[in-house]
Amino acid sequence: MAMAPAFTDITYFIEVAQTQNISRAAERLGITQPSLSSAMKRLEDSVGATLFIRGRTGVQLTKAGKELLGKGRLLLLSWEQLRTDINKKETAVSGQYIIGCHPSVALYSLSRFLPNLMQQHPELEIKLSHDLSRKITEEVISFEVDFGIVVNPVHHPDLVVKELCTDDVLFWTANRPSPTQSLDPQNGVLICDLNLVQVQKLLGDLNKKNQGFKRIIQSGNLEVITDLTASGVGVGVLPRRVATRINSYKLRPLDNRLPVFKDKICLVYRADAQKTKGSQTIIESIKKSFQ
Amino acid sequence: MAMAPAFTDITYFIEVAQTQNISRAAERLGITQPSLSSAMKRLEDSVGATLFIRGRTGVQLTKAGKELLGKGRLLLLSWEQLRTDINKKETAVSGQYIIGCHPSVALYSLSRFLPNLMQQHPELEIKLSHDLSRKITEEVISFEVDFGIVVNPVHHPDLVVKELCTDDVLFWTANRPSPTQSLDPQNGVLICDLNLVQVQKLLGDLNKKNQGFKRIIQSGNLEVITDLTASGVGVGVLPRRVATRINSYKLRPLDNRLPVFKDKICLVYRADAQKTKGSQTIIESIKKSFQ
DNA sequence: TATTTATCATAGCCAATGGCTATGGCTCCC
DNA sequence: GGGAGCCATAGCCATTGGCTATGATAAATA
Repeated sequence: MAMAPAFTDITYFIEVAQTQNISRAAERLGITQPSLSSAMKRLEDSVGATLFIRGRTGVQLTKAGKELLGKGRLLLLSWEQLRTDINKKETAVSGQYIIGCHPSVALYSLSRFLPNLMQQHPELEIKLSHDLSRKITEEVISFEVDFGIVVNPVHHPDLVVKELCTDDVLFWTANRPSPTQSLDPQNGVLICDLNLVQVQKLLGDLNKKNQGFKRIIQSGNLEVITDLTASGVGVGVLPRRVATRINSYKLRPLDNRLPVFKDKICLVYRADAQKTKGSQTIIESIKKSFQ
Repeated sequence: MAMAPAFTDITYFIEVAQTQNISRAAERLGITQPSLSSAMKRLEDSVGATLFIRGRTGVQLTKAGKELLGKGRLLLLSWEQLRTDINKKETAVSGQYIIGCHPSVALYSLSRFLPNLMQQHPELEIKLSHDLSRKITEEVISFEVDFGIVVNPVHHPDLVVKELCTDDVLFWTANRPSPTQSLDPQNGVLICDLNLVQVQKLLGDLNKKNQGFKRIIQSGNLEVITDLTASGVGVGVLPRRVATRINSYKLRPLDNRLPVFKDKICLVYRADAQKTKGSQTIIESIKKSFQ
């Protein structure tokens, strides 16, 4: 009644079914006739039906046996298939990988390597996940995301961090300020994403010097902030790579003496989780694109 | 590298994958944590890939692990399916059965039970095989045919023989003989199937008494013989049930003093091969139809 | 900082078992 | 009646899947 046979017993069975003779099947399988005999009894128990009719001239399959012969072959076949599939995944560059990064980082990083990567490895499937760098890093640590392209990642024992490039977060203004705009912190408008630690740090520095802005427009989208800044609404807090990405916006740094936050854009991933050929290919591709 | 894992290991794996924790999975499986730990290492060997990333907080599936989780579930499912399928075949009245019988026997026997049987058991599939009774009996013995409805079967140790009814093989002639027909053996025409042992016996008897027919029309088809006899070509050798099956033919026994061969129409099958519910149902159905 | 807690891995032991040899029982065929 | 072929049974042994106890390590806690 044991409901769990071994794969071996099924392969044994198939050989017996084909030769219709336990003794000869045993020879071909390289085991002895009594072993095979008991193995078949074992299998009959676990399947719950008589599989053979034992006769003087060998064995004949019952209907149950015929059923098992056909489907058992399929079963073994799908096991072999599964096994090779898995091993292929290990060595071939294929499968689905999730890359996480802040949307604004995405805008100046993904296009550097994704086109090439996707073209050179048609089996590769990439999924993107956009969020704050902090969140992305957490998701990498918790296996939810394979790779992160993140800013100033926290360190973590399991995390591999590769610095890709640097950036500065600073205050920007339109080249031609509108007449109504005041660059004076006391009266001017600041446009920024308060969720960014970089912004929090800069504003903290400013406040220490009593230079805090009174009015703040909050936006979670750096592209929106860039656009508003270019339109002359106020002073924007932006990474250089974001502020200067679109030339037609003509932004310029507000004041050299104002504080600047140094960003490190890094590739992060779990070393233990990314050992496949596909992972290595992706890592190399990203690193290369920033050299 | 052993390429043959046990089903148990896969069920273990699935539990571990679901709980993402070897210790808790071990509890649920009713084995100890070290056992499960080594079982998983075993499985990793046999599949040839790392399945988990072991961490302090439990285990996480690798991509290979995720693959195995999905397909492994299917694998176990198809095993269970196979198992229940086989057991259903044992107890339910379904599956394919082959019935063999001489075509002429078929004409007055099959219609007695087949319509009912097929209607009452929609899962039942019947295949017919027509040949000489002798051949059919051999095929039953060699497992090629499940049941035989045969005439005067030879005995065989493995064979179960159930007598269904009797019949006589004798000489027939048309009610109104044609002017040209001679009933005299010396000049008349005999129509028969020389392959039938019954016919051979009758002719042997006749020859002993010097009453042998000179001219013989041989046909392997008793319906043809019946038809020709009715048309007045000559004397036919036919079983009573065949000769009288179609009333409009108006055949009559030629002469009471001529020899008669007693036939036994029997159901034969291998007891060892026909233990399923379906077999029993078929046997009962056939026996009942002849009571 | 030291301790407790939670995790998986390792080591060593034991019983269950899959395999082997030898033998028995049963036909069929000389 | 004496092989010759089958499969089944019995008894033995090495392998192994499972158990207990312990180690190692990192995180949470005091």
